[in-house]
Amino acid sequence: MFDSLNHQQAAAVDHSGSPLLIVAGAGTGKTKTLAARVARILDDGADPNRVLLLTFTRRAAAEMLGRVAAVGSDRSASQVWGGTFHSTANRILRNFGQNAGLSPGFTVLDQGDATDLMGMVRTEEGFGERGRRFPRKETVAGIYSRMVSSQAKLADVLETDYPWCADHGDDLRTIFTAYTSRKRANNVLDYDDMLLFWRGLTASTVGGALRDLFDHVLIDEYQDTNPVQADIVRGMCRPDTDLCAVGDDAQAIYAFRAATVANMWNFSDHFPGATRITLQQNYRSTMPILAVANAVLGQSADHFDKQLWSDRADGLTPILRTHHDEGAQSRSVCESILDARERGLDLRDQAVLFRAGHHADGLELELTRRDIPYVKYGGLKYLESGHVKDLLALLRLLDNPADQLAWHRILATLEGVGPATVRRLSDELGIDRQADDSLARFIDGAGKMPTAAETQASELRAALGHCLDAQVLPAQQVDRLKQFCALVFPGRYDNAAARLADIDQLAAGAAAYWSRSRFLTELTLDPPSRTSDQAGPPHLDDDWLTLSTIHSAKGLEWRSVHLLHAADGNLPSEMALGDDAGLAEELRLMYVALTRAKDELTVNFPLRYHVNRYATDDKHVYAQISRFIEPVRELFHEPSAGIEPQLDPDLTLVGSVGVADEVDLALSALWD
DNA sequence: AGTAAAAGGTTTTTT
DNA sequence: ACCTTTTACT
Repeated sequence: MFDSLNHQQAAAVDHSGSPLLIVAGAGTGKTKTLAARVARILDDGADPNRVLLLTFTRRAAAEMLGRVAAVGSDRSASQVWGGTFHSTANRILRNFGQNAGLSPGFTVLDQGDATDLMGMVRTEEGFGERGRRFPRKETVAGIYSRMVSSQAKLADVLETDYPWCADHGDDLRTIFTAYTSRKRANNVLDYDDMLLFWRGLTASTVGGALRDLFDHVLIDEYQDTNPVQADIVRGMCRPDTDLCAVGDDAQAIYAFRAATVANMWNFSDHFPGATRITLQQNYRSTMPILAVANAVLGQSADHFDKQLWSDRADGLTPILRTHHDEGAQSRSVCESILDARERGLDLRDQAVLFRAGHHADGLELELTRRDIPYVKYGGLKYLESGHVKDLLALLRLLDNPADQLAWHRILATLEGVGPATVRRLSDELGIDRQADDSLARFIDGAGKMPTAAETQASELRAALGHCLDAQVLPAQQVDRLKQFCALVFPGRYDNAAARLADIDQLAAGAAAYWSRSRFLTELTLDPPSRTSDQAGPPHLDDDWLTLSTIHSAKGLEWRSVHLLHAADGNLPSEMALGDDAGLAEELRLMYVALTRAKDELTVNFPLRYHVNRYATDDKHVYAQISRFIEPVRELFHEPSAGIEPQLDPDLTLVGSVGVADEVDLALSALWD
């Protein structure tokens, strides 16, 4: 069925009779092997409904099952349970959640919702007394999630991961207690809850029933699972369940989400009698690229022993380019992208990778200036921007009038309505009591508005009333609600017009749906991973470049890869310099980036970078080349041009290039 | 009393 | 750029 499997791949596909751990290096055909294994299982006559395939993204599951379907003779692949831990948890909890005290209609809070709820609770509990700054809501939510998913004590999490918040331990405890009871009262679950409840169910009276759902369990990216997820896997397996986990400990990059490679290292303790198969032949990259990747990885001893090798002995030597500053880097990357296109590499064959979303800001400007189409993955998501959340809150309110978060957000958008008025209106409308007629009464005019809010409020009532009509399709609802947005955005945001244009994109997305509630569910479980800032997605038949964080590039490959900001402080990130575990993870991140390249690899290193992301000034710092690249420099080709500041006319526009900077540069060269 | 505007801070990565 | 806190204004 899958021809051209190598010896180890075939062994991994055929193995049965004991739990199996496949250690699969980058580019060794992991996806293909896993897909072939599913196909083999179905071929052996397994009931596809009794096969569970857990992947890191839903897209990965879909892609893998697509491959299975392409080989299989029937349509059974589409009946395999495939998805992320979270989407599977959702499915299971809808069916079995009553046994854990959940009503089947529970709502899922995505990251942003959970953060907002945390913020709401935070203000209600009255933190931020005079003179004392309190951690922002994102930080509070981060601490909470970190604590839950690593199953560590609050005090330990504060000490190791959030030392600057250590003073607020008691306050955080209070907030977390209130946050949890609020979630329970509103029948909502955050991402962490979904895993906790699933795990809880496996240990409950229905545990046996859950274990009987599946005969075959396959898990991809096992190195990026956390302790709770490992418990779930154990809790879902009977002694005779056919379990297969695939992972690469050298590519573990989610420790910040409490993922731990210990799940791989301890696999045979968790599952006695387990077999391990290692895939080492790389089918993706040329040998010169692998030589760099191997050498980088060799700087850390902390992984299963593994040296990738490839048949593709010949190839271009990877290039290491030093640039004067970020602007020079942007221009150079654009040029080498265009140059590669001249040589026959389409834009879609190329990608630009970076550690943090904002590292690409400068490049994005340059790409736009040169009319090079691109799509950016990672970084701030479309759904996370304020104005999109405004509109989604309107839709969610229509969908579930008891949604406290949505009510609060919407009421607060009105001019002249602040926290106090929101509180009063909540009371008048019975929102906090979960009254079921709140929305109807509001539309009919209930709720006394301050004079300043009257115009906007009546527009809001009209818009909501219009959308409540079941005849109005989701896309039309978005269009109608947009009129309300047009009224409030100018007072709320600086660039109202651009933000309104974004709403049109949402309407376009909604056009594919017949039901509003279905549209909303899909958005939370499978949000578009693309970042919003471009007006519209390029047409499918157009050629476009990919910009991606390294995290979002996991599992993908391109013929040509350009890595940005290979400077100490950026990759490795400044925040990880403190501890060994953090540094090791940054090294793996570098490894993941390098191994995305098939034919060509360019590593870029600007000599200066901005100190902080929100720079209102031009403060910058002189960088050292990444400590992961420095020791393996001789494996690169280093064009000598470009290090000296160029007399580029554009440079005069950049106010930061001054004599003092050049003197400092020359000085630092004396001791660096 | 309560809102808006102005000032001051800000740890990446994401299901 | 956004969020939190403080101050000024209605």
